[in-house]
Amino acid sequence: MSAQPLDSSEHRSGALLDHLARRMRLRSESVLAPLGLRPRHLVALTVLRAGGGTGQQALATILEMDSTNIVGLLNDLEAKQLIERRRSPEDRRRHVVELTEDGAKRLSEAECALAGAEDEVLGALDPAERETLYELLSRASTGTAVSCTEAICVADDTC
Amino acid sequence: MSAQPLDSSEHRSGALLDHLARRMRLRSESVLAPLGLRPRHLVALTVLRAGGGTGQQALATILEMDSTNIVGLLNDLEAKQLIERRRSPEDRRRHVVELTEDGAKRLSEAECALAGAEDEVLGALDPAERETLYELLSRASTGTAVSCTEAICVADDTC
DNA sequence: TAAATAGTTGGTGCCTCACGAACGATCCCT
DNA sequence: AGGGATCGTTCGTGAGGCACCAACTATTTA
Repeated sequence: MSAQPLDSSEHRSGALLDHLARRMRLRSESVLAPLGLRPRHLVALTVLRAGGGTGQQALATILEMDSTNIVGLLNDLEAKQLIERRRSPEDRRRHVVELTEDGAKRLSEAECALAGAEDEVLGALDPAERETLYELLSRASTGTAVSCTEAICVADDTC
Repeated sequence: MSAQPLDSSEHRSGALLDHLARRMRLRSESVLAPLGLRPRHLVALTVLRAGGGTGQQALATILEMDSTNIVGLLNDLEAKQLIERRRSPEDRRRHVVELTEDGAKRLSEAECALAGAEDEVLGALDPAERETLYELLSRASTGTAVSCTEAICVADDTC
């Protein structure tokens, strides 16, 4: 076990994160439906935009999803031509996944469409605070994804 | 409609929220299992601590869950004596739900136990940033009014 | 008295997702 | 060249979350 510091403020964000994510997701579903997307598609696209050019295995690690379910997810996105699977020239077993132009555009559209949903859920925060929140979430999301262990970056990825 | 400037920076937190919540939840499940809790129990307890004394209908609205599913959730928590259902004296149809002492204690324990999980997920943020994140999430979650000034703030000796 | 409301119970069905098994293609090592 | 490991793919299975419907009790309100 780790040492127990007498931290007076036991402020765990987990439950709040869960709560807000749920509220956001419920609204996102209806907003994204006309765009042919689901919340989890948006998560994948966002991750891909942040650190594109990853193999599907790495993507499974980042999203912490089973790799077999990644396939279906990417099939959806590829069918809509929002992502591309290209075989890696270095290792032809690998599929390098990247956003297409359409994908980036659709992601942007989705983000615009989600403005209303975010207004509802994050209504208590002013724009500056929302930007701070975004920045923190973004750093937390990409930081852990890129820097965690050395095992992920087997090859010379964009790490 | 809205006067949102269409900058190149359409910073929507929804997907990031979803992503991080998932990663946190995956870790929370195994951590909370020994305590007999599940992530969604923790969400309910957290909400109850923030604004206790609500009816179940109100709780369903806050958590945005179907009220029939709220019943089962509260049954779990009441069976463990972490919450109490009392009939409201004003309207005897209503069940006023509140944390018990055991509930507050268990919640604190859970939050302590989640330190490791949070370290993994929010590893890219330093303590000050995590506190900022918590504060933003907390404000967003409880709406605008954080009348926490008079709240009990039990978390001092339990850790 | 009649209608509306809060909670409870039971049941149904859909969707997500983790997990296992099998397969082709490819790399890597000896 | 051969054998084992790895990446991606497909299929199936099962557990669990959750929305929804229907019926019922207790209580408030018009």
